Amino acid sequence: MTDKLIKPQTLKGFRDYLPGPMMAREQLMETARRVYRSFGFSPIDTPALEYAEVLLGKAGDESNKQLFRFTDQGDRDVAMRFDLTVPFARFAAEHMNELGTPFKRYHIGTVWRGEKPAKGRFREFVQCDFDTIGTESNVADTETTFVMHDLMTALGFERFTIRINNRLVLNGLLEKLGVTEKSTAILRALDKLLKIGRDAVVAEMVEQAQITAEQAGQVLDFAALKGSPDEILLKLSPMLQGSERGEKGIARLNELFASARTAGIPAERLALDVSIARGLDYYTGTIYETFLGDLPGIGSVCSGGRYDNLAGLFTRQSLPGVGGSLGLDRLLAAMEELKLLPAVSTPAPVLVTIFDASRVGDYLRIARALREAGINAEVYPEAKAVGKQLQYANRKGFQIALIAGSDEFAAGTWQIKDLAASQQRSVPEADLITAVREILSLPGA
RNA sequence: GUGGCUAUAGCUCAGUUGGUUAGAGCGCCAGAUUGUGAUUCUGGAUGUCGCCGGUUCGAGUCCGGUUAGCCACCCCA
Repeated sequence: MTDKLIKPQTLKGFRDYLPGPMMAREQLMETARRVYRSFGFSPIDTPALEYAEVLLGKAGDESNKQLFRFTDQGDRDVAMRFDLTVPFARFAAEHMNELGTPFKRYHIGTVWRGEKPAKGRFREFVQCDFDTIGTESNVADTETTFVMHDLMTALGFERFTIRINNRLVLNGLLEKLGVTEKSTAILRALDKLLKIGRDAVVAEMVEQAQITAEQAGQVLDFAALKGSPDEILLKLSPMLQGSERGEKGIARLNELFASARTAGIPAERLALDVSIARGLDYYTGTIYETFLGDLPGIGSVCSGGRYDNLAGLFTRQSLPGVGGSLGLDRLLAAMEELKLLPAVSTPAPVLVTIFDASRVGDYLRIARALREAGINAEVYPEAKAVGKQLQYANRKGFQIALIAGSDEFAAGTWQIKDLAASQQRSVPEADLITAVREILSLPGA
């Protein structure tokens, strides 16, 4: 009896999800699924655990990937996936003959990283990826923009900006400046422009990338261009003249924005921002970042880009592609901060109270009838005081409570109580489903 | 990984130069005509003061360690 209790606790960086947040999470995932499917992306899944060499790549550079890595019972060197992209590269190389190209897939899954946890950064979190591989067509880049846009509106956001750039444009400029081989360090510094300011970025470029202050200044002048996409592209054009890459980048951006306009994507939600570079080395073309109008500080909630060769580590076949990833947990954190999460912790809108213990079958029967009509319903399991049962309904966020005692059973009616409106009326059982639908504003009322 | 801050009731926090039975608000539980929540009134319980050790007659308070969280930096699929 006096055994020492085990302290209930989760590992650092790992979290529990209570019903309220979890229902919001599931809804986000469901929305993402729906939007991805509407564009023809197919679902796939891959194992959480892979051979370590698959995830590590050729370099075997474990240090900055922070893998959870161990030896399994069969003495294999294994690791948990730290993103969905590398497993997808392995997957694509392994199954390309069965899939054919172009191939569009979405993948919603948990990933693990042994990084130090911080705000919006955990050791276990969910990513919602979508990619189109096997085509270099700019149509795929444009549609990637549409996916991000439709995803955000489907999630209930009106005020957001998808910032778009193209690495070819940046690389074209670096090429003209003759500093191509230092691009990684330069872009990394450029990415911090908003955060640390122009002077600090120049300093970092000079120090880290070893270019002249003049060259750094030119990169920043370039990145500081403001205006509509058309205006910026017009100014960029002469600066990149003669650079094959740069001109191609401009052409692709031009086409992307023109198509978006034709297809009816609101112009105010798209921006050409030459300063975004993203930290990822493998992006080679279009780059996307999505910021919330009401909470830009939390960072990009939906990002992505084009890459030349997804699966170079696993196959000699070249697999170009473009895709993106919804940062589910970061978005959830943003919604929490913006108070967009409802305080509901039940997936059922209707609670059937038990008033007369001898009529349990009738309460269970009516709940079943509701479910058959597509309305989620829960039966309170005990014949406690009605006040207690209503208190439970109120606390969990039920919208409707059904009550019936001897009077109602004699008359063949139910008391239907609209908790939020604080209104109650008696309806014949035959009209109950309709009355419930009415309160819930469902069709068929 | 580096630096800083924090840890007291379910939650947000107070707690004097170290001193008796550790407090508030919210929430929770019970009751206020036994068929009605959220509002009102009354009453009640909150707890190994994160954990381990040290100093002291005496530690929520001081010191060391440890675990967890927050902030900044680093890094970034």
